[in-house]
Amino acid sequence: MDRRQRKTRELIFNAFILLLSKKHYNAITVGEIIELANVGRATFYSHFETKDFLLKELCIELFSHLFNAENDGDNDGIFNCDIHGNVFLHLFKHVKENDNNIRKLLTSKNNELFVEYFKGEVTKLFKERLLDFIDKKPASIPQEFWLNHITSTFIETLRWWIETKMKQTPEVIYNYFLELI
Amino acid sequence: MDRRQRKTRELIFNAFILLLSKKHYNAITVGEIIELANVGRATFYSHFETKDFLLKELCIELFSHLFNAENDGDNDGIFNCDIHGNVFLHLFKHVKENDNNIRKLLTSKNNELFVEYFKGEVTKLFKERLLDFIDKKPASIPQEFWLNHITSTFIETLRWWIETKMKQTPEVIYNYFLELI
DNA sequence: AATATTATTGAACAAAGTGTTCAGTATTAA
DNA sequence: TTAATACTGAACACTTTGTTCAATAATATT
Repeated sequence: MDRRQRKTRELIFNAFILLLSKKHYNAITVGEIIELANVGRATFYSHFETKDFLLKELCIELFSHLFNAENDGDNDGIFNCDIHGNVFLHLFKHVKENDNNIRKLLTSKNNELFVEYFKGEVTKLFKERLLDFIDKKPASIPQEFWLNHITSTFIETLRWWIETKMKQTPEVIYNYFLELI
Repeated sequence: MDRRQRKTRELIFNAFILLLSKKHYNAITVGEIIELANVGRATFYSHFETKDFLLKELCIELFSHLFNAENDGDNDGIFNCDIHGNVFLHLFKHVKENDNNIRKLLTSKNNELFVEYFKGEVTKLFKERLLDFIDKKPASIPQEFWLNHITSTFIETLRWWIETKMKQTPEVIYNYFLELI
C-alpha cells in the first residue's frame, strides 16, 4: 500500500477516535473528521464508503490482532494466553492496561454498530470455549439462549466496570463475572 | 386538549409506529412521517421538537399506564397483579398478549433511546423489589452491580424471546430467567 | 533522472434532510 | 356568533451527504 494512503488512513483514524471520545457517534460528521485530519473531502470518500464503513475498518485495525491472532509468536492475541483458557480474564486485563480504545468505543453513545461487532467477536470466543462453562448451565435452558446470556453478561460486566472507573482489579471483576453465571 | 390536537397526535404516532416496524429508527425522516400521517410539516414541529422527542412522548403514551399505574382500579399496570409480585412474569405475559409495540420497539435497530427508556423503567421495578431477589445475589458482589445485572438479564431474555418468535410460554421463559439469576 | 502511475486537493455540485416562518384557512370552544 | 386556536403549504436558510473533475503532488518504475 502506497505510503500516502497509509498516512491519510492513519490521520483519519486518529481524528475519528479523538472525536469519538468527545461526542456521540451520530453527532460526528464527515466534515469534522476531514477538518481534524486535514484531509480533502474527496480523499475521505476514496478511502471509506461511509462513516459506518470507517468504523468497521477501524475495528478491524484495532482489534483483529486481539481476536484473530493465530498462535504464531509474540503478539498479544486472546488465544495466546496462559494455556488453559483464562481468555476472559486476559481480556479484562488487556482492557485495563492497553486498550483505551475499547473503553471509549464500548461506552460511547449511538454506537450500536460497535457493540454489535464486539458482541459478535466475544460470542465467537465463548462458542469455542463453551465446554468450559457448560457445567454452569442449568439443564433446562436451551444452549443458544445460554450462549447469548453469558456473552451479554460478560459485555455488561465489562461495560459496568469501565463506566464505574475500573475500581476493581481485573481478577476481582473476573470473579464477579464467574459468580454471576 | 383540543380535539384537533389529539387527532394529529394520534395520526403522527400511528404513522411513526408503522414506520418503526418497517425501517431503522435513524432511517425514518420527518418527511416520511408527515406524509404518512397526512399532516403539515409545520404541524409536526408545533407538536414535537424533534424525532427523539416524538419517540419519548410515544413511550409515555404507550407505557406509562404499565409502569406508572397507581393501584386505582381496573387498569393493567404492572403493580396490579397477583399480590405477591410476579411483576416480571406479568410483563412477559403482557408482551405476548397485548403489546406488539414493545416487541417492535425492543427489536428495532438504532433505537438506543428506547432501550434506555425501557431499561430505566425496568430498573425502577427491580429496585423496588430488590429484596425478592437479594437471596440470589452472591455475597461478594456490590449491590449496584447486581441491580444492573438482573435488569440487563431480564431485558436480554425478553429480547431473545421476542427475536426467536416467542416459542415458549411466558411461564417457561420466566423460569428461564429465574434460573439464570 | 526521467517518466508513468497513482493519490490528494479543493472547489463545485445536486440531492436530501432539518427546523423555521408566515399569511391564509378551517375548526373548535365560549 | 365570535374569539381563540390549530392546521396548511409553501417558501426559506442551513447543514450534511456523496460525487465529479481538472490540477497538482507524491511515489513507483525503468
